Amino acid sequence: MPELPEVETIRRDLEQVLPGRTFTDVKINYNGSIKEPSAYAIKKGLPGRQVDFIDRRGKYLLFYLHDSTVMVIHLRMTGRLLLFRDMPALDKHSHVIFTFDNHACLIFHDIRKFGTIYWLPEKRLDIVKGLSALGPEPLTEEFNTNYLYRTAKKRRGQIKGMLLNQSIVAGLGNIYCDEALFLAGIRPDRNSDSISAEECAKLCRAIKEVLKKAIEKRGTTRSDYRDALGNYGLFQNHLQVYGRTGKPCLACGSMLVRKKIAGRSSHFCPQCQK
DNA sequence: AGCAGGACCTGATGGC
DNA sequence: TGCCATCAGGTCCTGC
Repeated sequence: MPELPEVETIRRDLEQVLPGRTFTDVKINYNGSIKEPSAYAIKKGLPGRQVDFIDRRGKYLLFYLHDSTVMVIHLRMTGRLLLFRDMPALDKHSHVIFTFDNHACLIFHDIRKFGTIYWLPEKRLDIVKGLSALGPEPLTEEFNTNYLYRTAKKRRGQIKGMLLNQSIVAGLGNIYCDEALFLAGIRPDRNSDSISAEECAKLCRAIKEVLKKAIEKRGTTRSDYRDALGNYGLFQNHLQVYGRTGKPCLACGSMLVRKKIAGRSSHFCPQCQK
């Protein structure tokens, strides 16, 4: 569920509150959320350590601690990180509860239990395979038309599959892929090597534009996503194609369609997207 | 190398 | 009301 804009929104919320705070307690109700080291090791080891700052890479959140260790959290489909001033009422999906020295609570809440938590020395972040394999951040200069074009030419699969591949560009998921491809006028099932340099320039601009606007709107809430204060995002009100199957295209009025592409349900305008 | 498909989980929704 | 199938924003593993 959370893609780059949602994870970035949560990061900014946490950054307001957690730097300088020290963990006092960790309660783990579902051990499966903890990947490395063990639930026991986190419970024993984290209390007493201080948060320096919170970073993001792709859809990963990185809590840099003062002792050069890092807690890494990936929310996958339904994960939430919720901040409270005091211990709140917990439900059955509240899998990990972190308490801080000012009594603030951070709850890792995850209905589908796909989310993952690691705590590692900064030097051992390579253990987190997805994280160390991430491609460039889409909102940096490193991600540009040239890079996109060169990469697209080298591959034979569909453009949508390429954009969802986190080792090619970090942080895009199903919603923002569909939105960016619509803005760029490219069908999601086009073979990536058929896309011209000019179209790549459009696509590169579209990706940056849609992500920036979605961050401004604090992400997209369709069902599960909440920011760290429990609030909805607002970008669902600005979606052009995602979840609008059968409705008129906002640009040309044709009926939008949905088709399974690269294993994911994909939304597009058969008229505007070539 | 790179792709498709299944697995990991729970809940919501729609048809009968 | 119950049962079943289908769908869901992500990633990892296996096998081709």
